[in-house]
Amino acid sequence: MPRQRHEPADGRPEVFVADGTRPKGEHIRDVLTSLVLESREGSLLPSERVLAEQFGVARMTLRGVINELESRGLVRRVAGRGTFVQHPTLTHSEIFRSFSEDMQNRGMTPGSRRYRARTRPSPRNVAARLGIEPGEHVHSIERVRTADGVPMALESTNLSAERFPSLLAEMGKDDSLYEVLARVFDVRLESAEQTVSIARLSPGQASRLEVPDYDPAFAVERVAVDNMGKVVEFGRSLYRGDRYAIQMHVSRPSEL
Amino acid sequence: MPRQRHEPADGRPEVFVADGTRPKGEHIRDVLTSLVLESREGSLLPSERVLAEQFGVARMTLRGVINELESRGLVRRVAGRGTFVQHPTLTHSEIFRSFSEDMQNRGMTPGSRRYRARTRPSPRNVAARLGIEPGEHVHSIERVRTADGVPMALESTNLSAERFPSLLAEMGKDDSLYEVLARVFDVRLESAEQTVSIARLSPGQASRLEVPDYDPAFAVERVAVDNMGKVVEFGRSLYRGDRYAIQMHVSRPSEL
DNA sequence: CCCACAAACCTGTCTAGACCAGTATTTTGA
DNA sequence: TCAAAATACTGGTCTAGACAGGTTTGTGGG
Repeated sequence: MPRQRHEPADGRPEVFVADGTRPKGEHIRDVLTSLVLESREGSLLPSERVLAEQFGVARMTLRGVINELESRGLVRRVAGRGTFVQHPTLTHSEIFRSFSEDMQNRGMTPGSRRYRARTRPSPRNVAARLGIEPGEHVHSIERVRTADGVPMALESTNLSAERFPSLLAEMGKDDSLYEVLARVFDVRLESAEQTVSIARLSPGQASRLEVPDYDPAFAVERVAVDNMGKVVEFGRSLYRGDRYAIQMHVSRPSEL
Repeated sequence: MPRQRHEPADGRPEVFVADGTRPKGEHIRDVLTSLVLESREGSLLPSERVLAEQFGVARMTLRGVINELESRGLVRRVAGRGTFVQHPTLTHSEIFRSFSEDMQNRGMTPGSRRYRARTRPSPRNVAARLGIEPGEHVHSIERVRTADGVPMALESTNLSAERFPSLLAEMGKDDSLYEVLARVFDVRLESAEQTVSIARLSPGQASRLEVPDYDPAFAVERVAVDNMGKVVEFGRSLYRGDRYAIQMHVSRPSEL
């Protein structure tokens, strides 16, 4: 007897309708991401063959999507058994404290000077990170972050202008970007991938931070993602190397 | 009619001979990884179609391998142009994975140079971090960590000699410290507190890392704790600023 | 009752094509 | 001469199958 633990797959209702103008994989990725996020931890996904048939694509196409979900840690595959929903281990994450919190922890008063905010066609590298077309407009916000009035960091961040048309109008000088995103656009960031490297400050950067030219600084690149797995923000920041340290708590995820 | 699966069916030279018992993809991955690591930064790989023919596999099979290389940051694809070798700035993405595993994951060969291990009375600051009495003996291990023979980091670490008496005898030159702790002493690290700052390398440090004097580097201080809440290790490491980056995944990023 | 085995599932790997959209070069035409 | 168009690449996506090998689960036989 067959195992039959999923839908009988009768006269196919075709619940999943492809857009037709986008790659099928992208559409499937969105639908499957939602499905996975709404499922209970450890629950079993329909088999690849069943999903492929429901979406009306070849199995290899569907596997490409599942590969992506797997690499994002949303599902776990077991050969011979199936594909299981896995809720990302939040304890695995390291906390990179925000600038404000960090400064307050040091007993300093955090502040911000709005250096420049504008909407412009996205450079190629920004577009690539945001997953939009090069030349599509983005909001660019550049700020100088201060502690007790002393400049500590240069921050620049980019968001799709198409997705957040009124962002700059909604944002006051000292408003929290993430707060505006949540209140106005109902976008809640779920995670971010940050890469920290060491850069030397160009004369222009150094003068804004009031340090000697070519001093080393922490260069932080951040790609922030919402709960649908969509990239919301791409930012680059420079933190003074002489005054800043990164503290992180690292915990080991419980194994399997 | 059924399709013959594996045979080339002609007199092709077959320069790349697969093992026959392993998946082809694995073999190709190894060969391509070596090829990429030996190539200059920015050099162009043969096209997917050419590589597939050389390896005697379908293009989709080869693409699977390139996907993997791309996700490991070894190559960069540009539609319409080709696939380029990329020497990644190494990322210490998983602290508990240790240097050895981290490098192996990137297809590089980890090693150690100028290994120095000794047992000595603990200096005051080390004792304070480890939570033991000053003067109580500690094992001190200092290593120059290499990836494919290139020095990447200076590592020094301290552990209680009382708690881990046979540690130095158990550790080979290239062994992972954490692996030995787990295997021999059944100690599993659960979390760590790390502080990362920027330091300039003294001439002695710089020469061991083979970089110019006073180059900036990541200075990482780490206090690692086991699942009983006991401090296990206090270490200080210096990572080359030009070749190393710290990558972290942050959940629910806070405001900037 | 229990164990061996085979059927029926599952994912893993692979094939040999197809068409598309970018990019660079070469050819053509004003 | 010089710009536009054709061409010859590149990777991006997708198909409709195939076989391999792991994991249940039902079925018989001892």
